[in-house]
Amino acid sequence: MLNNFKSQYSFIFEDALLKEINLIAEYRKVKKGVTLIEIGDPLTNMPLIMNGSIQIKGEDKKGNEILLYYLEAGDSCTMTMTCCLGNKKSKIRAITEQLTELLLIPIGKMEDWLVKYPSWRTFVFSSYDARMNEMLEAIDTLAFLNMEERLYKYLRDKAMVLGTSTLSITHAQIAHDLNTSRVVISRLMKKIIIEGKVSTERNKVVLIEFLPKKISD
DNA sequence: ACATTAAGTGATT
DNA sequence: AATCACTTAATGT
Repeated sequence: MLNNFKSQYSFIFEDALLKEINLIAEYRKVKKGVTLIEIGDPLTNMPLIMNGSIQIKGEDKKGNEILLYYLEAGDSCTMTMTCCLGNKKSKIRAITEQLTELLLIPIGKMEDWLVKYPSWRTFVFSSYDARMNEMLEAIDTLAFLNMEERLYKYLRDKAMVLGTSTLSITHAQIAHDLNTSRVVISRLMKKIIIEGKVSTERNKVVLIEFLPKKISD
C-alpha cells in the first residue's frame, strides 16, 4: 500500500515527509457512493487520495446539491486545510465516486509540516490554486452555459475522472446532479445523440470519440 | 404473468 | 426549461 502511495506522491514530497506520512497516516479503502464528509461535520483528518475519485458538493439554502469539483489521485481537500486555520465545520459534502483509496492525516500535523517541509507548503498552495480554478470554472458553467452544454460537460468530466467513456447512469440521476428534471435530460440527450456526441442504452451513456486520458504507471 | 423502473412524447405554462 | 400526464420498453420476481 505504501508503494501505491509512493508512485503518486514521491515526486512531490521529500523523503523525510514521506517517512512521516508512512508513520502516522491511516490507510482507508472506501467503496463507491460513501459519504466521507457531511456538511457541518467537524474535520479532524486530511485526506490524501491515492487512487479513485471523490465528488465535492455544496448545498444552497433550499437544499439543492451542487457539484463543485472532483478530487482525484494526487489531490487533497482544500476545505480541510481551510478548516484547520479557523472555523472547524465543513461547508461541503464529500462522496466517493468509485472505489477509492486514501490516507488520512490528523490535522494537527498539517501546521507542523507547513513550517517543517517546503514540499508540503508547495503542495498546500498549489492545491489551493487548483481548487480555486476549478471553483471558478464551476461558477462559469452555471452562469453562462445552457443546459445542453452543461449536460455534455457533466458527461465529459465524469468520463474523465472515471477513466472510461461508458457511464452507468440513468437520466434521472443526471437530472438530480444538474438540478433539473428527468424529462429535460431525456430531451437534451436525444439532441446530442442526433449530433453524434453520445449513444445511450438503458442505464448507460456512451461518449463517442472521447478518449479518456490513460493513467500512467 | 405481473410489478417496477427507465425512458420517450405531446401539451401546457 | 419545467411540469403534467401518459405511453412504451426493459428488467426483476
